[in-house]
Amino acid sequence: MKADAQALKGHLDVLLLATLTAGPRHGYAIKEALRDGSNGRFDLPTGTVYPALHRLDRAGLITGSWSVVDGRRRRTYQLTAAGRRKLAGERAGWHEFARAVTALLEPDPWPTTR
Amino acid sequence: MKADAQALKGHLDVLLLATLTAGPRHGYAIKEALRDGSNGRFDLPTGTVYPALHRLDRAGLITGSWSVVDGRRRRTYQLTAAGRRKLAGERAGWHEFARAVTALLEPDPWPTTR
DNA sequence: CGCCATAGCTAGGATTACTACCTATCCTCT
DNA sequence: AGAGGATAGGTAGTAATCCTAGCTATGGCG
Repeated sequence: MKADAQALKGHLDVLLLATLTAGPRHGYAIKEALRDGSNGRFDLPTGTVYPALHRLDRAGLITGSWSVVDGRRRRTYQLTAAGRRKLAGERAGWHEFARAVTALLEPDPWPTTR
Repeated sequence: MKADAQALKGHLDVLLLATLTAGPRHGYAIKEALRDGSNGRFDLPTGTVYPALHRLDRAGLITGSWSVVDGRRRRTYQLTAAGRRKLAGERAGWHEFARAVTALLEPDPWPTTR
């Protein structure tokens, strides 16, 4: 049944953008930063990360540039101005969302059944 | 573009289960409880709520029983034992998830770019 | 009477994250 | 020397989820 496969549930984009706040990174490094920064919780397959980065690129939130390091080709991404704005908004949105969900999950925010 | 349409991002099931902790409710009342309990943030279309309830029913997490009140047919749902267990687990899962995401969104959890 | 709230439902589309697979280089261990 | 792992990039196809848009029907209010 694979119930909890979808671990990120729509919040991947914010996290990817957030990894780039400290400076440009290439795709694989982004994947590692996410894994290490979450104590292994968000250890995403490349089949999740790369398409997501392409999506953000197409959306104009990040820009990628190719280079070759140690014989391996790399695509280094950095935030655009739009990406930075988006991140700020999503960050705020996340806090509101999290607050709302947490409140609803408390033992008894629910009025008695009518 | 309809960017932020998917408001719930995979956490609908927990919330639906949570609305039933206070006792059985019929579908429409569940929808209302979610809307009112979130200050209108989670005002979901019925096309989201009903299929989700059917899903939870098929999964054995809730059970529904028909009745007629004031000439209107109602389907009243209540948590099963499995549903209660699931809710407890998801509740814990949410807190871990939220903590991880929040931590990653802080200004600088990211080590300097290599 | 018309309209809204209540109460239930479905079909189809868009998006998302996943599995599973592929190429290629460099490094380490046997 | 060869095998395998880590690094680095990618795609195709699938499952799941939430949405839009539409439908039926009753009761009550202006």
